[in-house]
Amino acid sequence: MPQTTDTARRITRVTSFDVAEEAGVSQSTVSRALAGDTSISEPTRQRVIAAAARLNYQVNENAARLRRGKTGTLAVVMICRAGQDRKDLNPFYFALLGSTCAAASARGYEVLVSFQDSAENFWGHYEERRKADGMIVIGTSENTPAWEYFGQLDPATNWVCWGAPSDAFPWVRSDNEAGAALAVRHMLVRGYERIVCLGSETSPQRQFKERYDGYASAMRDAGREPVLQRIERGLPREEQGRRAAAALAESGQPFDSIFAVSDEIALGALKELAGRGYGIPDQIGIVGFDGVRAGAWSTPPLTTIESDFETAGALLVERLLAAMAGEPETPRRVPVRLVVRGSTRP
Amino acid sequence: MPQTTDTARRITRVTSFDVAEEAGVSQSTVSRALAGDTSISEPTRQRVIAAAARLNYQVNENAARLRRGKTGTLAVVMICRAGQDRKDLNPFYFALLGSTCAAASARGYEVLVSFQDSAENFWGHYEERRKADGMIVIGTSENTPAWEYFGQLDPATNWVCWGAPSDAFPWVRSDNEAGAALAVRHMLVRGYERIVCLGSETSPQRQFKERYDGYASAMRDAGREPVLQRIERGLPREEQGRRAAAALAESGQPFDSIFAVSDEIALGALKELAGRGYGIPDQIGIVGFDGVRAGAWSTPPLTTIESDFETAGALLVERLLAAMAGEPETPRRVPVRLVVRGSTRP
DNA sequence: TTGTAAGCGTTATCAG
DNA sequence: CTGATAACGCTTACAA
Repeated sequence: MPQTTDTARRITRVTSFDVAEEAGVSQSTVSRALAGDTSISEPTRQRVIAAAARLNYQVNENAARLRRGKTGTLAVVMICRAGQDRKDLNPFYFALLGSTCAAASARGYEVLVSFQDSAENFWGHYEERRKADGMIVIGTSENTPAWEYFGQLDPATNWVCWGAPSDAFPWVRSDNEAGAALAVRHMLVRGYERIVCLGSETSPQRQFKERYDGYASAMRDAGREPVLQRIERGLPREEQGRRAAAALAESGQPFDSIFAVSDEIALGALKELAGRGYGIPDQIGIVGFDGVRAGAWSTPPLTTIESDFETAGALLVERLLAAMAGEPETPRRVPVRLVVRGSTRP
Repeated sequence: MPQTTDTARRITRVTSFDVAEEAGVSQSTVSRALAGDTSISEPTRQRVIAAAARLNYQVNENAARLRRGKTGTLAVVMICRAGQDRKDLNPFYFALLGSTCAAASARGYEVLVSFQDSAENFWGHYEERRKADGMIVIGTSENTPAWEYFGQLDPATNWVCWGAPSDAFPWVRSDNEAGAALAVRHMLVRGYERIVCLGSETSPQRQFKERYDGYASAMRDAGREPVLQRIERGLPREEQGRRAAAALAESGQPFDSIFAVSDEIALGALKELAGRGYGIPDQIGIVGFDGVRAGAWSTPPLTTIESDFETAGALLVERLLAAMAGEPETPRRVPVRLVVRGSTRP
């Protein structure tokens, strides 16, 4: 019996027609009963449900979707750095993916996930292909080609994104200004007097400007003048941090603490300053921004500002569904919190 | 013009019929030309492709799938601990999810992801609903109800899993024995003489037994007698590690190093022994297994055995596709590597 | 090489 | 409240 094996491995194919026969009703009644249509009498519904259970019937979603014209699915595109080891992906993105899936599922949607990193695999025609009703793009602003690609999609596309480099995108984003203010106040409370910001107000990265702005106004609120030590463009973040810290140390500018607009910059600065013999956190305090994984490994581990990824996922989904429904606005700012570790003194 | 806004936000609906008209051919020719059917003449194909491009045509996948009877999709179910914060999920699982998506996409499949944690949301009828052609379940063996649920699905279901507690599941797994041997040899090389295993040979966790077995035979190969310090059942892993270490210290059994069958157990032991004044790694060396995130945070950071998650994702997909094709066997063991950190001496 | 026509299994619109 | 009967948009025999 050679065929038997193959047959055994096939999932049975039961249609609504079979259920109709089993329950002694019409096919459309089956559809309505199972969909919870209120016009079906309770006895009939029960009969149908029982028949469906007996036959182990499950709706063929493809047929249903074809007919309905909706997929009940959201696409999530994870943008990676080209050629980057997946393991090095910021764990925040993974957590965000998880909470996005959870939020989608809470709203009755499935999630189709794809990882994209370069021109060969950029793809966002989920709606046109009727694979999904909308799209969420999660990625680092660094991957410029990716954002160019997604920026040029049909303007009618329903989508939201995390990590977009510019305001022209339908973004959801951390509350960067509040986070920066949190960092500044923390440093002030811990007794640091001269806080310098390592960053840029002209970076294409929207976030960086927002973080600097938050820093600057928190400083002014505290009656202090903001000081910006600019990072050089076109270098790896950690290197930017190193160099900016070196430049700061050599400038003669008095400082006793650093607020860096990203964790990687903070980590670079931390290494540079520790290498120059500064005691951290006693002599110099450092606070980063992002809650990147490596921050926990450093010596001392990095105090940082972290976004609430649970809320982030929920906001992404809410905003996308609102866009799909043609509703104009929902919140796009995700709350942040301070994670105190070892790079600021107790 | 109130309606206009809504219309503008709708993705255009172009069918193969429209393309056929535009190109002056029949609908089936369009389908064949776009699918790369060799029976279509090159000029015709070009005409069709041009017409499709002009109209911005994209295949409606639902219709295609309904007709074909296949979905071109794999489902990935991530099993979480019920009520556990997603952030605390072992980052290995996220990395595994990523590499699984990549491997699936390399084989031309989409990936439908869902996070499930308790009876209310366990669900595995992807094939019956024609939502996916097969399923990959990734999860911690701890979530017993989840494995019970998935174990009771239709035996014809095409699926593979990572983290299954028993051999009865279609598993793919780390090369636990090789990993344990790696750990033992590392400790021997670093000059530890009396290596005790913290674990169990009777745990429902298949992995634990395999790791113990690997430890035991590596010890015998080195002419040493294996010593097992059993963990107590039904406690949190870290607590198991603590207690086992305490019991070991008080037993009078001579030891200078510990191989724990999981990182969390190792971490518990590390804390317990450090608390009792043992110097780590000088007096006592400790090696864990899993590459768990917290291991990098501990003082000293934990030396451990890590699985190659890139290969893991690829193997999961390979094995699933083979099962779907009715082919019997593909490799199910994922290679491991030693990550030397600070809990073993240099 | 291309066209015709028959479904795939639903949901939704009409009647009754 | 329920039953016929059209679509939904594609792929694939079967003809030509």
